[in-house]
Amino acid sequence: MNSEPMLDLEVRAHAEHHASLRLWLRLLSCTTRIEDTIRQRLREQFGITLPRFDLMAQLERQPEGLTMGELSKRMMVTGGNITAIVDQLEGEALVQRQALPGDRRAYRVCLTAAGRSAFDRMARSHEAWVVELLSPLSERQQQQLHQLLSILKNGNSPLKSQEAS
Amino acid sequence: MNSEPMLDLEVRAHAEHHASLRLWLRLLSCTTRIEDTIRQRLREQFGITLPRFDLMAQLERQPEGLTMGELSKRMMVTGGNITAIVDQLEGEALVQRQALPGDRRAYRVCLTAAGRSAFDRMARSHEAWVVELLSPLSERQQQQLHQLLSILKNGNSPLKSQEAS
DNA sequence: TATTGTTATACTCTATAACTATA
DNA sequence: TATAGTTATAGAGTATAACAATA
Repeated sequence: MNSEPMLDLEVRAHAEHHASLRLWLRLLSCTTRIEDTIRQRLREQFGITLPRFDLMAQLERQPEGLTMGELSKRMMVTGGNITAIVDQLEGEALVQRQALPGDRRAYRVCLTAAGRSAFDRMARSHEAWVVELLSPLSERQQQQLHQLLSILKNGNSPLKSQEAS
Repeated sequence: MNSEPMLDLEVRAHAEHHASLRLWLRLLSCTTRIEDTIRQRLREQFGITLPRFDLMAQLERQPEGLTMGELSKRMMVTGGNITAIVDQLEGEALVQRQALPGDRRAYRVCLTAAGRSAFDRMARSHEAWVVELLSPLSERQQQQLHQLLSILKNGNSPLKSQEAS
């Protein structure tokens, strides 16, 4: 730290701000580029949108199914949107609504057998695309990136806790 | 590398794929969370959307203005959308269309004085938000993140070149 | 003919709010 | 009353394609 040149505080703050801003723009452009590629390939190769794929992914992780309200929370969108997406997927026989014993207002949404099989195929491609799109980074660099993002997400580092222990 | 356990190649590939997938999901969630926050604050505090802010940012970097076609390329959306955004911003007197001498089909879109002043205010807030939202990372960690993203973006590392030299 | 920009249209995702049925 | 889900509606962003004016 002593090796840093002494800068006027305001100038230095300004320079740091610009560095954060450049970092953010790069983070955004990298992420958007990958996301757009995935979105486009999902549409071209499977005729599905990212939100629909994500909803199926939620269901795949919960074989017992999820209620509309749970889906709404997990996908972080309001209920009306979930209704629309589930309607579409149900129209294609990829998911189904099942009565929920004990509460006739709600029901469980599950993948159908066809939905599970379709999702498996899509998920394999999706995973391969992600591997491909992240391949400029070595395994070690991916670990580093993951760790930095953990810090960004949680506001502190798992390593810090380890260091403190 | 020799310290790694010998794993069946397929199992290992699978594990790596899962690591890349988890990394991607984390990258996506971190970026989306920050972007959503910025989008929401821009709307609440300045009544502007991110695409409109971005278009103004493009113009701010080019005081001589940009044609619709140039804006379309830089914002990576098709021309009709640029027309709509410019129409809205022009309606609020934040940008203006100026005749382009020598080609009566095209024109230069510029920030107005009011647009420049409004953008300056918004950009200051925007930068402060970015600094705030990235603040869980130390300056050094931000540098590391930036470097990893450079590798991801360009497909190779400036450091690799240094290492190779 | 090719290019610049506009218009018309359609689709997806999103949110809000009023509504129905059930708890 | 409160909750689960639906419906209706509106607004933003996006793309495509036909179009007008100009090069």
